[in-house]
Amino acid sequence: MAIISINGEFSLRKIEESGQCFRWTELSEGSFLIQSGNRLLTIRPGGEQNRYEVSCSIPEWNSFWHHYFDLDTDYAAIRSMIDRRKDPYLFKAAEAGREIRILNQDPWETLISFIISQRKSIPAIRTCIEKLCIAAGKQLEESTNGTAYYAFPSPEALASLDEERLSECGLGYRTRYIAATTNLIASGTVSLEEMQNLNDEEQLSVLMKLPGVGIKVASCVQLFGFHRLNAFPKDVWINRTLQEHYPEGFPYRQYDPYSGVMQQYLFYYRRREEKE
DNA sequence: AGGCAGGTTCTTA
DNA sequence: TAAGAACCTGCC
Repeated sequence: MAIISINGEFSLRKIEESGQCFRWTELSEGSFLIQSGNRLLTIRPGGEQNRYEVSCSIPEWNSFWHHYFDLDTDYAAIRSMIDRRKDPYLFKAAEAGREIRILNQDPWETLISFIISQRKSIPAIRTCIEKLCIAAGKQLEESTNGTAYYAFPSPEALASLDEERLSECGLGYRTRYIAATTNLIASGTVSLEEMQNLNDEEQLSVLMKLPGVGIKVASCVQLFGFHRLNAFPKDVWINRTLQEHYPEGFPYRQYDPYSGVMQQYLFYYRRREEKE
């Protein structure tokens, strides 16, 4: 238990609603249970401005969660690349999403999660991942409330499940994608560590060689797992936005190397409009 | 109750 | 190279 302060733009809810993560749960107004890899955090508004109560120690916050939440990136500076008159739509979207940050998530967890995400609704994706964690993830320390929590399975742990067990997690036709990709990673045939060293273009093409990974999933892994802030995943929502507001094409050059951040603002804004 | 969902892959020209 | 169909299954 510790109190930490986060100065700058930061909204747990907006991050959660920006579609990057599938293992966040809102416990009560503004409080979240967040799972990443084999870690678990609860975070609550701490009364005073910019203060939060977190379930971890200060050293763990500093060594892991601070980076996870990407607190050292200056998003205001990134947003200042947007010209209000030239691109009023993006400007509005970015104002609406100004407290969004691109999380530093684990590439492996991100890869598997986004392979699962294809043609699935967000609740269904969450259910699937949850089942996968229960089936193959290490059980975490029993918490005080008696609920069991599980880590995201390591490549080896996932590789040890046969396809039938995988399928029972509700993966559907994605089962063979997950099995094949997992084997490539667990066997060391493909190395996510080595992908860290590739430039954006090379990294994208290596990712796309994995079974079940096309352009959209690969871009999500780049943006949300490898923190490549220029990666620009195009899902159905973004495609609609591009058609409606950028018939001449989105000015990627203008926002290089942060077009992925702009994509997040557009995504969040579009989803939000849809709800209202 | 039945269509549809944050795509990828395979098939066909 | 491009368009169209098929694909599992849980959710609303």
